[in-house]
Amino acid sequence: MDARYSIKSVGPRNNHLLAALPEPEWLRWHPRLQLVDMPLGQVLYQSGTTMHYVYFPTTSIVSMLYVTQSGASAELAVVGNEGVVGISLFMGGGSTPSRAVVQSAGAGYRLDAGAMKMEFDRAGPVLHLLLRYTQALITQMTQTAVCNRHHTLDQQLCRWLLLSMDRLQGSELVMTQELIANMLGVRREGVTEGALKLQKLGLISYVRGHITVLDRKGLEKRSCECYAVVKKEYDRLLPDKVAG
Amino acid sequence: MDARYSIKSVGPRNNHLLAALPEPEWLRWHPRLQLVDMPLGQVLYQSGTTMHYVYFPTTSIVSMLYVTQSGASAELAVVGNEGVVGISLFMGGGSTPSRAVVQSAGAGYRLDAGAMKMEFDRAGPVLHLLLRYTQALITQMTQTAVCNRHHTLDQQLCRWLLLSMDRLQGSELVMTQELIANMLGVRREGVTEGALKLQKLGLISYVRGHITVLDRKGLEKRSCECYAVVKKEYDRLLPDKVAG
DNA sequence: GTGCGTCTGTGCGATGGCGAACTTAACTGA
DNA sequence: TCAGTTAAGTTCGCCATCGCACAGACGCAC
Repeated sequence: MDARYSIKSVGPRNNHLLAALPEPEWLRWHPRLQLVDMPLGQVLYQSGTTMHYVYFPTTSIVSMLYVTQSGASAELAVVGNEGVVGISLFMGGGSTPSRAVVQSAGAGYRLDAGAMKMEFDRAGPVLHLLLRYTQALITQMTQTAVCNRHHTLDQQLCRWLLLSMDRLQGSELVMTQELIANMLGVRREGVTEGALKLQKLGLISYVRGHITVLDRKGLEKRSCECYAVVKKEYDRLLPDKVAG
Repeated sequence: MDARYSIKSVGPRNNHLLAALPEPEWLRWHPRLQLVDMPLGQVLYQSGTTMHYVYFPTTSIVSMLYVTQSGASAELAVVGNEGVVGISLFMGGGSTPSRAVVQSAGAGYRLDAGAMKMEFDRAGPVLHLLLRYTQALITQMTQTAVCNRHHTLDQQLCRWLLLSMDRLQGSELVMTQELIANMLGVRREGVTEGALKLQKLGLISYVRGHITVLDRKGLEKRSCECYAVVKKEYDRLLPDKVAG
């Protein structure tokens, strides 16, 4: 199977949250969901600005990034077809001090802020689904904090690759070492070294911005516990058939 | 004024969330709130276990901690009289991979899980208040991740002191360097060095587990931006008169 | 007031990651 | 096909923090 997907080849229900909507909600939402192309580097929202949409990625991956005053960056969480970008819209803040950037080009669906709020405020299954998702996201964020504190660059690289692979189809990721370094908040050279080790171990192959994971199990073994903790929490809070 | 408070000397509405409850909610909640003593080191909930209460600290401070497989620890967030411990109860998970430990002895009020869920599911002002609080908490957690990645131990120590002071009455904190090191996930010696610098600068005085902040502004200046970002977000999302 | 446990301060060598400068390799387009 | 650009790999000195070992210093208990 071809690992690339055209923008038309997947529907909204390739996003797990949208797929988990009960029938009545789905029928209401469907006409309001807009298919959007999400090119690499697109900024879905900026730190501190009011959001006008929430985004449900299908074939894209989005990074929540914080950029320090000195220009350094750090990824807080990564969102793919398992989730939604823009939780502060329904959490009540309307903005956050971080930004959301498309990290892997692809497609997604968006819903305008008004509709999102209205649906959330119905206080039915949508609310509970989104809050469970938010709790999973919180776990990813806190585990990022732990990882930043205690684990080596090598371990973090494995964690990052695994989290990203989980959010994509196929086993290839289009991503330069420079970009990965930005996400992890480390030097590009550090990523080069880490990636080389992984290549020599036969776990990945890396050619000019194209990473292919060759040995997933091996990556999991080299990764710190953070990946497993996050994965377990997503699986617990958002089982495949959320809406039963 | 004496900086110490007896367990009786403050009421539930010393907790900002409880204070922000509209009258009808307050009248319903009041009889169900239990005053509890929260001694240093008490574990309010363990990683992965089901919670039976949410806690509203009044004179105590609680740390959300993650402990790695190797025994290292990292603070994810600190909760005092501005917030509530146990958000996963209403977020839907019922547990988290972290633990909550009393970091500064004092008092608080607790509400049992059933009541909490019922009140939350009324989907009125309580829900929106708690979700706004949760978003502020998320900012604290993500800023912890950023801080762990990019800022020096000295800066982190300042941030930590400021966050803790904001959640207590008075300017004294009862806390050994060993404990602070556990919170920050660093060596005790590192905290010793940092604390010495701050003492020599006249910003704090540190005597065997008793820290007194002498120059708050000075601490803020030495701290990284993380403190200000978090503070601003709490103030934005939870203004003094939340319930109008 | 003496003794012991706790808390704080100090001094190593080891190390993971940083910053900067540079080389090599691969793709791209005129 | 060659020049230009982008991605990846290499090297080196530096420094914050680590891990460990140990030395005072304070204070409570008996």
